[in-house]
Amino acid sequence: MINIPKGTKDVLPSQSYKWQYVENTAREVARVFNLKEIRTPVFEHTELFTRGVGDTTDVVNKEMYTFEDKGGRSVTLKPEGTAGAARLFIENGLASSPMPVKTYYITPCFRYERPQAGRLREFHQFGMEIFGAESFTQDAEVILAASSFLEKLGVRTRLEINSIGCKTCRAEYNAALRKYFAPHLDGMCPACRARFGKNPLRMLDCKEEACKKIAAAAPAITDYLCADCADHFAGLKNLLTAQGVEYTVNPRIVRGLDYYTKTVFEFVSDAIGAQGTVCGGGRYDGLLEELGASPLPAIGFAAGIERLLLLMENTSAAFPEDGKPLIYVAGLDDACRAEAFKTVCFLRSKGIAAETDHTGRSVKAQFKYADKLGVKFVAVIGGDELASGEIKIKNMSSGEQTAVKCADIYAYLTKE
RNA sequence: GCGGGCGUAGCUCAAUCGGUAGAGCGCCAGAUUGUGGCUCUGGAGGUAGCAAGUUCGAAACUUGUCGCCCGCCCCA
Repeated sequence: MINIPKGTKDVLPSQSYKWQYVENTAREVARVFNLKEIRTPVFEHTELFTRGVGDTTDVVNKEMYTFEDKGGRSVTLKPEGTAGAARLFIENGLASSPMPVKTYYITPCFRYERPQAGRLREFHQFGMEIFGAESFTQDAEVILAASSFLEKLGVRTRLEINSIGCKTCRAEYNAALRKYFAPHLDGMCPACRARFGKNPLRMLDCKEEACKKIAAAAPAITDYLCADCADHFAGLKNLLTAQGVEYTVNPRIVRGLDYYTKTVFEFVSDAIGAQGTVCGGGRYDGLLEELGASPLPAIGFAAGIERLLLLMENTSAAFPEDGKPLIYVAGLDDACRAEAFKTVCFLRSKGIAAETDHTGRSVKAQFKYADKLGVKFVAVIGGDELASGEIKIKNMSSGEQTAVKCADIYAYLTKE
């Protein structure tokens, strides 16, 4: 027996409708917010991620599925969606389209990590990326879209936002952080000592107790934002408030991907274990330039579909019912089953979900099976029906039986 | 990469002191000959994760190994 690879999950026939519901909801939100779908390859040149996501990040350093293909090229299974979206935007010259360019995707992603609750090696994201708008109103729109998506799914989360500044104010802030942390370095973990040189921002996010204590008194980015970034953040907060979106400012959220600038945000839940971030995103005004294109502001988010599903199940969120066939056509013997098959083919050609027997079961067993399928009607074809050209159709909830002429079955089924 | 927990039927789980494997659910069939849900009866289904060791005897005890789960790190 060969079993499923570590950190991956099957979606079973009894569960797929839940995925479809989440995906359909995502597409509906995208439609209302005027986003167009994009699809990028599952693998890209490794360099896209080392440059795009950032080679100081854990995602790039230890979590990528990287391999050499037969032509000796280094390729990587996408660990996230933004870099590929940016590559698509640049490579296809979308910079010459009317701005902003608003896109979304639903895609598998891959990270080589130890699996735990809400964390898989293959997972799925619904994400949106919007290129070419620098206004805080665009930030607000993206957060509103995420919020609306979560609300439609009936899940409760808290929204945490922060601003991590632009190139200029971040440089100043990093200097301030280094100045603050320098005398404390001896008491901090090795990871933080490494972060000190590369990206001191992330020292704020360390979970080690000792580091946490030291970081607690560190200067806050919000005190170092340049006038432009401060206005941007203030404008965003005002807009969110005006739209009735509750949020808290959490100066600790810095996010682990290097491309973020200015606004960052997370929708977090406590109901799904330690990995509580259901949706996260932010602005990445420097990414396109980093990838070699002309500078262009952009912002986006990604929501983890498995985490959402987990959250929905843990909080008994409502799913719509799974689809069921409308009618089961039972046949008494082989001749009748042949007639039942014909009838079902006809109904299906008319767009009616119909089912019939393929196992040679008794009529009784066919009824049992039909009941388990949850059909509304069962039609029985026996010798009498073959002779008379009328079929008895039973309503499974009321138990009533009606004789219907073969030619009128479709009309009967669609009359309500 | 590190820490903790757990591996018995498709699923959820039992079995006194080590004595050679069970229930519920699910599946299939039947309860007088063409009709579901409830009930009853029967059936199929297990190399006890795997491998060593201790023992007259191991699902149980020991060791190793593999797998899964949860947590750390990080993130969706």
